[in-house]
Amino acid sequence: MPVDTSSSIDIIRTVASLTAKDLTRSAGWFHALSDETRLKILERLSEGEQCVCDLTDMLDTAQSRLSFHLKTLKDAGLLTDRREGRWIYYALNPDVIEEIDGFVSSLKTQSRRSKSSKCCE
Amino acid sequence: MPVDTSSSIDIIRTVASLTAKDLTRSAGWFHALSDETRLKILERLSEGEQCVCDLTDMLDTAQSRLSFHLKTLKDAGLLTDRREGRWIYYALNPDVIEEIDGFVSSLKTQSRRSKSSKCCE
DNA sequence: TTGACGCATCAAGATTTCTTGATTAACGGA
DNA sequence: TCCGTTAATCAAGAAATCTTGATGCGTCAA
Repeated sequence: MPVDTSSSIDIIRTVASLTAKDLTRSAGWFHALSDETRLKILERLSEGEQCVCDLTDMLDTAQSRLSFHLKTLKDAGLLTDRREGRWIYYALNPDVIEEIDGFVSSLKTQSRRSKSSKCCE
Repeated sequence: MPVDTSSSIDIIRTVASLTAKDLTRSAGWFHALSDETRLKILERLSEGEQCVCDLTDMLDTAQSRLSFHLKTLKDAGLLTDRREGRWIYYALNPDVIEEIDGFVSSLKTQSRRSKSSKCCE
């Protein structure tokens, strides 16, 4: 029963086999995660979907600034959004977060395994 | 036998309990990971410790540029280095990579769990 | 239809990060 | 000690990112 059982998570099997496209996408994830305000947003959203208005209150930040960071996270694939009436709700995108986790885990596994051979000889 | 069994990995239990210091450190990790050249370096190092000279060859990059990125990774805690004669060897720091993995996993777990309550009502 | 609200987008300036080439420091061999 | 090698550091300019305030657009209620 030869079916394609691959999922997006399997695309990156090990950090040692990254394509140029993988690299760009991965760097994009980490760039999105590299800002304290954005980490605070994720922290909030890890408790569940939130509308922008509540995030504005919680993070005590200018509206355009929050919007900028939400866009950054969304463009990197980490968030999804939906409109409901005049509110827009943002939520974590579990699939991409799982991919990121796969990437880091792969690094971890390999770094634990490798007990290097000498170079420069 | 009341010993302190905590390790650096346990400091961040969930993304929902990040201190200001955690935030800064975590953002630093991700900033270090947010550059394609640096991901390539990690890719190489995941195969084991390497000296700078070999990385220069493999990545085909200016020496000062490589040195800059190695410093960035090292300052974020992702790499360790040691001198041996006139060569300097860099290697992944498994402990910090494990911490990063813990961070992302925590995010993952929570995003899977949360099926949000409504807000803005 | 008008006005208020919620949020995205834009433009401009400030700040940070990156690249490049030159210099410097540490080390080992002749 | 002198020289070549290896790699860090510095200074300056280029590029990317972030912040702020203003403006625009969609939605809802009156």
